[in-house]
Amino acid sequence: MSAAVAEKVDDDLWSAIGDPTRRRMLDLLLIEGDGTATTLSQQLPVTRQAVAKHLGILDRVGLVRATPAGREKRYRVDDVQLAHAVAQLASVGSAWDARLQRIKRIAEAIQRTRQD
Amino acid sequence: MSAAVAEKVDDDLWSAIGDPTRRRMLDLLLIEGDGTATTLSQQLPVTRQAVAKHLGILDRVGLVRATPAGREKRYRVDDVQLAHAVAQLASVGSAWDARLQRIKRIAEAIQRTRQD
DNA sequence: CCCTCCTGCAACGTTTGGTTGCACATCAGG
DNA sequence: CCTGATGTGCAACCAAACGTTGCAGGAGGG
Repeated sequence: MSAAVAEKVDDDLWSAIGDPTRRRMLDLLLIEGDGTATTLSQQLPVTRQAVAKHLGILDRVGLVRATPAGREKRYRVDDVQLAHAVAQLASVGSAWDARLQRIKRIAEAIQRTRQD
Repeated sequence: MSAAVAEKVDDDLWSAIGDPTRRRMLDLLLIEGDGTATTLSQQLPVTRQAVAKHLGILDRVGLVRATPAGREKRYRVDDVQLAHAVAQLASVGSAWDARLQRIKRIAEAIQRTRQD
């Protein structure tokens, strides 16, 4: 709804998924079900510490959840929160899409007017 | 297609639309049709110079196009490139969405197995 | 007990978004 | 033509974020 843009996007969620490394991490976690800082860093072009920081950020915005298991700490994606993020992506995308469509319609209308 | 993730996302495009200020700028340009660094900065919480840098970035990835007009420089959104960006947003979103669906199905399957 | 593996913290470097300050170009009025 | 207002561009500087290295500490396996 909202005649305006509905750009009520959680900026924290956006910046969380805005980073390429974090997107890749979410991808890996979704593929493998879970993972630790160490296992993820082995499949990424960055160090374990960098991954650990990213996991901290993702955890703070609730996109992943930690589960201590012995000497390691397994992370899993929070389905609900990721679905929320996906919805926001779609929201911005469709808002822009709507504006593009509207511009196209106006352009076509002008074309028709010219041809009269 | 691609059993893998289809995560063939232009990282430049992503980081361009990843910044909140740049997203807001694209929104304003879409709403008003065009704008300059000065007019945009008046509607944003940052200075003209910051906006100018962002316009430079958006121009380099092709999301906007500059048109010198006298002493000012008007910027307009490139429809095709923005549509491309929207497509990539949708791409990542639907990839994650698909994985979430798949996980949900597996979870339900396990539930059923348990009940046997 | 010792060795290995995984985690956590701290210091440091580099890139990026933002600011201020100043010099240059263009349009309007006298 | 000259002056002033407005718009742009460049450079130096700050702060936050991403990434690194180095080291100390906790949990398992021989």
